Amino acid sequence: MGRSPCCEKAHTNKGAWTKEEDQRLVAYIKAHGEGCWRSLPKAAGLQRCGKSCRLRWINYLRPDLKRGNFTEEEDDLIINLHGLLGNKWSLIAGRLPGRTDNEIKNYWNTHIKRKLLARGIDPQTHHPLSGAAANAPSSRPQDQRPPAAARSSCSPQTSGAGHSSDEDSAHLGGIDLNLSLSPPSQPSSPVAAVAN
DNA sequence: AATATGCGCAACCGCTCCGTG
DNA sequence: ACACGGAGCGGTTGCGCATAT
Repeated sequence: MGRSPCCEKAHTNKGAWTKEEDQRLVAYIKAHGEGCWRSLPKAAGLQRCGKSCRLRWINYLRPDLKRGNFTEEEDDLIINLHGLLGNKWSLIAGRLPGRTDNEIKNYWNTHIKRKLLARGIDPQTHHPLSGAAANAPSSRPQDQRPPAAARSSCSPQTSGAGHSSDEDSAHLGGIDLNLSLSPPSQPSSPVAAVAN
């Protein structure tokens, strides 16, 4: 739509972040908090796009991140939530404290997809694979998009709370998922809530 | 020991949504 | 009511590391 770029690409670094850049970003956010990402790079003295700073902070530098392997509980929770919400990684991440949408997305694509396929379950529909297609991964994942509800319902307060429909407190086989959202950083421990 | 292949993670890109003037 | 700008999200890609040959 002819929108102006989010940043001056000619003057921004790309690729892997250096330690110094990380330190600058962390120091700035500690001092000023998460504010306007667009102006943050300049204010923090970083040659980076605001989007890039936000991503780096959320996915890597945030102090409350839980790094390391996913537990079986988390596995199951992700599978259940994906069955309910589709590829709404941010919503799923909201139920897993310390995990980021990017991390979950990667984990899904590299581990869980395979796991489900091995069990004969279609990772997109969560239905048993049938007949000839049983061993064939779906060729076009995008073709099987989550229900439209998932897409639109996340909009009112996508990154906050705001599912007023059945998603709000969905039940999966007796599991109360209570899908009202809280910031990923909040240690509300939904895993335990769900797993129990 | 060297090379090829596969896997996983981090980051980028483009699109959509929401708020504001 | 409309247009614009900012923020967030999901999909995709690239790079580095580990393992197999």
